[in-house]
Amino acid sequence: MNTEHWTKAELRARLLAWYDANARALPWRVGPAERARGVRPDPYRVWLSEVMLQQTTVAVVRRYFARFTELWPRVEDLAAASEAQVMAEWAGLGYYARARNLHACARIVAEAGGRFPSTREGLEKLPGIGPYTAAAIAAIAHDAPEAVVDGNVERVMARLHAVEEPLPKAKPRLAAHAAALVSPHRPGDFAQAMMDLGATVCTPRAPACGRCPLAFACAARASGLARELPRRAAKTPKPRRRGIAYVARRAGDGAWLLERRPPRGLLGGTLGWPVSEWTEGDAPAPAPPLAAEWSDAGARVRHTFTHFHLELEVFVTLAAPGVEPRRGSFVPAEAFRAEALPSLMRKVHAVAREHPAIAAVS
DNA sequence: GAAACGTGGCA
DNA sequence: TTGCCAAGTTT
Repeated sequence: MNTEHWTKAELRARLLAWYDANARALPWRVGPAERARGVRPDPYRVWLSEVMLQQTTVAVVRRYFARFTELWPRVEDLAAASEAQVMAEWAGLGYYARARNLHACARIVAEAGGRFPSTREGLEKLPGIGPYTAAAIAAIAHDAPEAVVDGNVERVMARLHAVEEPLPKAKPRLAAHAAALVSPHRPGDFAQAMMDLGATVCTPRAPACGRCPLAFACAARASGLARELPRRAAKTPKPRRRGIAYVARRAGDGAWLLERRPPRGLLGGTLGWPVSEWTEGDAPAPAPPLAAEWSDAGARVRHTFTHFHLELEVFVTLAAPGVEPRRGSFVPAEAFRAEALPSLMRKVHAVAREHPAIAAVS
């Protein structure tokens, strides 16, 4: 039973008209005017932006997208890079499995002639491409009539239909609502319109219903629930862990002792300072990567991951020129870039570099 | 289905 | 300062 006094076609038309006038200009996007003239976006750029945008804000992605496309304009260029290069450029973006999968995916696509699959099913087989990203690439790059359901769309659907069931249980229902709305004529623009609406109007905390092209049809708006939806299951509190980071420089040439982390798990595959285990109750056991006189740098590094808080003590030492580290390897001062480290490790560096034991080394 | 997996901005 | 949240995927 449909008691609404509006049709889906009307809703689609309102949303697309709003998009035509309000689409955000994004470096990876072909805007509605150009799209109407037949211009298609480059699937490589759509894929790259979509992977970067997974759980990540547009403002941050802009910088990384510019750098990646400058270094690697085509998928073959990215495929030809080393994984270490890709990890270094991804440093700071987070969720590093994305970078490993990105590189693996680039090699598969390059090997297959440099063409991305054009269907959702084909795309979803590639590493790092799940249901959302596959649908997004198919819709945006190929105008396939796929429902593109991300956090924005879930929020818009929850409000439009006043779905009070909390996430994540409500996901299938919200996806069904979204699927029922997909535009058969402009699927790519429709997908991007829905996401732009969620990002700029139907925002999480303070929805601007006064500017919303769908307000006329919004059930949450009608019942004053817009700000409350979507509801979410209660989150479990984050435990607090402690650890020790070790920053060693070599006397003479000023090389830094760094270690490549294991390929899977937290910060997997990234470059960083040798660290102790991170413990919840007891103090972490010391685990210096080389035998030396270590000094406490004083300031602690605090960092919050998705599922725990971390507080790191920072120890520094000036190592003798001939010393052999137990773990990691020395990186020449000229080759060292703090920007190639994940954020946690950048914070450790910022603390360590102030310590007189290593600050003056050149 | 639940848990792991980063980071920065904002209230 | 602390908690919430942002264009999800993998195991």
